[in-house]
Amino acid sequence: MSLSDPQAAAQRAAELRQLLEHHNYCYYVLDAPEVPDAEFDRLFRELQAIERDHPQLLTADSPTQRVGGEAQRAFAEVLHELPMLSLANAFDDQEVYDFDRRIRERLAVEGLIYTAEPKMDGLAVSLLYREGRLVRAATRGDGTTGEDVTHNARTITVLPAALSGSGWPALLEVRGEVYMTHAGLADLNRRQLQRGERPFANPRNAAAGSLRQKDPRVSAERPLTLFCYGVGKVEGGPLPDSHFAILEQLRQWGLPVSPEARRVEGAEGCLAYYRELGGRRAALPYDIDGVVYKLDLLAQQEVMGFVSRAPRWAVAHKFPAQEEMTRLNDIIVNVSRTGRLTPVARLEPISVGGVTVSQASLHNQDEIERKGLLIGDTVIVRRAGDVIPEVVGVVESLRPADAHPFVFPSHCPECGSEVVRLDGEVDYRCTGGLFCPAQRKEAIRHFASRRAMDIEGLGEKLVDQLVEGGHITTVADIYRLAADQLAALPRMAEKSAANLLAAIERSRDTTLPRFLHALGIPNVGEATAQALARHFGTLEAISNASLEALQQVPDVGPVVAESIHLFFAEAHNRQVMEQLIAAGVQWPAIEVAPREAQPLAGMSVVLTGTLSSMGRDEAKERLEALGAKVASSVSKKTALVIAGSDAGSKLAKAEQLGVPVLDEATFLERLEAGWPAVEAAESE
DNA sequence: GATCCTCGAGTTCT
DNA sequence: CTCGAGGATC
Repeated sequence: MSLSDPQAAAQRAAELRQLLEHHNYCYYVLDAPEVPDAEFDRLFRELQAIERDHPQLLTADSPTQRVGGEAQRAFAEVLHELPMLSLANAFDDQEVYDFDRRIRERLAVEGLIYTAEPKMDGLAVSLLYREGRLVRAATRGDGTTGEDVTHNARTITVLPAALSGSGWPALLEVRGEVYMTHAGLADLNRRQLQRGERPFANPRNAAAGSLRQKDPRVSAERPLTLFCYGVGKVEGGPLPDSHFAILEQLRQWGLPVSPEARRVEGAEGCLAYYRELGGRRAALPYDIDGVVYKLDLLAQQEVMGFVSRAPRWAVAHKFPAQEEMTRLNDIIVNVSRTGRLTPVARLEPISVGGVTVSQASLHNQDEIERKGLLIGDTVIVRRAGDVIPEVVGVVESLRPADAHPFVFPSHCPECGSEVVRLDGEVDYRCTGGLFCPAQRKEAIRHFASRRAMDIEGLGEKLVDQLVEGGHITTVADIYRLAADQLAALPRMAEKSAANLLAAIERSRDTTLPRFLHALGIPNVGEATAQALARHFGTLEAISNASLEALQQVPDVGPVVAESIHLFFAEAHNRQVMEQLIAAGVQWPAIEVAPREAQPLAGMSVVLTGTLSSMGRDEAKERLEALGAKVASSVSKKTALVIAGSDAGSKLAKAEQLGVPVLDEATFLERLEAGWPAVEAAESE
């Protein structure tokens, strides 16, 4: 976006420079960026475009002419003999083709080989080894001058104090990226919160903040790690003649190098790598913001040379932004099955990581206050590793004059009942109970859901229609629905009505745990329902159990026992249950499988990733049939992890804790074989 | 009383 | 997946 009117262009350029300076300062010096990287890039490119169209506006001190960043004063300055440059960016395929074409034209060589590697979202450092010993570590700073962080860097466990092997040059400057894994950040943030300190918004901030600690003991507690990606100054010793071979060499000297680095051919090879790694991005245990392509042969790199701020032989191909800015148009309140009121941000629709986001949960009142959100603010929205959008924070400098705070309603927006916030609880609750249409609808949906009674076709839309049309008020009414009632509904032809009735019919045959779960007793989910069924055997026994008797069940303490007791004491609930049973809802009597048939008895197993041969539920059932307890998170008590494809943080955690991991093929083999006892006892 | 582990509940969009 | 909180364990 450039301007044709020179005066307007000059004004905009000045504006942009000031903004970029400001953001650079926030990012590098305060270590607290105000805007997402994508926004910074956009401003940067806008300025570049203006300067390109109006060369007279180009000044030597323009942010486009510098690498960006000022060294913080707390540490001794280090002058980089060879500047640590930044990389040109590419945001789409075309720019990668252009990059490759420029090199082919200049070198007059076809089929160029590149090294492709992930671009870590961390902090660039320079590591100086003299006679194979680490003598200095420095941050990149502005590229020319950085900070001496030797003491802190020495606390990074994967960074060798002395190189192993032999043949290293007398002086070797290694360059790398210090970063933090997701697990490491989560761990650190947990400790931050425990100490009443602010958690870090992302791994890069955490890594940067940790490396710049004044006290190395603090750095030492931070889970910093490192990948080396190249060399700087080298004296007294030859190095291989290609980038990829240098990485191999660094690895042999004991330096950590990304296992993802590959040689690829041409722009097509680069793009294939980009897509492949992009597909696995969410499953990687650390954040990457793109992929870097470097011309592999050093001789060719030398011919290409540099432009003012970046080498011409390398480019960073960025992934679509995972963070964007948008306007917080409003905050509405959602009423859940349990009566909890959840504030939801209504956002000006914005594409984040390729998906349009228009709302995001704000969880609770405290969260809104902690983030300091006002309606009308510009906020930063993120889709972190997973899928769920999240409001990360506010850009206070863009707050409009009419921005106003959100006031939690005193009455339920659905039913008008009073809203209360119990002592010590984070949440506000609607006191309307099943009188509240929102809670009633959610209760019915929960009853019909896949993991409960599994009535296929009875989803959100239909439940709304049925409740609003007065066809059902309690879950028991589901079994009284007739074909002619359904036929009266809009968008409900004969065929779908028949399908729904058949699904309802099928759901009559169920199991006691499913039925208990479906009732929606507060604090009783799938696992507790199963434990109750196993312990008591019959609905009768559970509904008449005393508080003391209930607490005999594993995982049931005073709070859950109270919930259950209260539920069954309610006449209305008993009536609905009787009606359900009268309508033909039934389940087989519980029988306990003989222990000897259960090779996995007492073992806690965790499933992660996607299994190709069966659904998660089936895998769970088969494991449970062998006596295993299928848990959802990995801890040191976990006996076994079964990892499908695209396994994420749970696999990383398992490896970290040394929990044995099975891949899908091995898992299937053992299932086939009835899980021979030898394997169950194996510990590696 | 503190700490670890697990469960429940809510989470967006296609 | 992530949070908060209940339960178990030391």
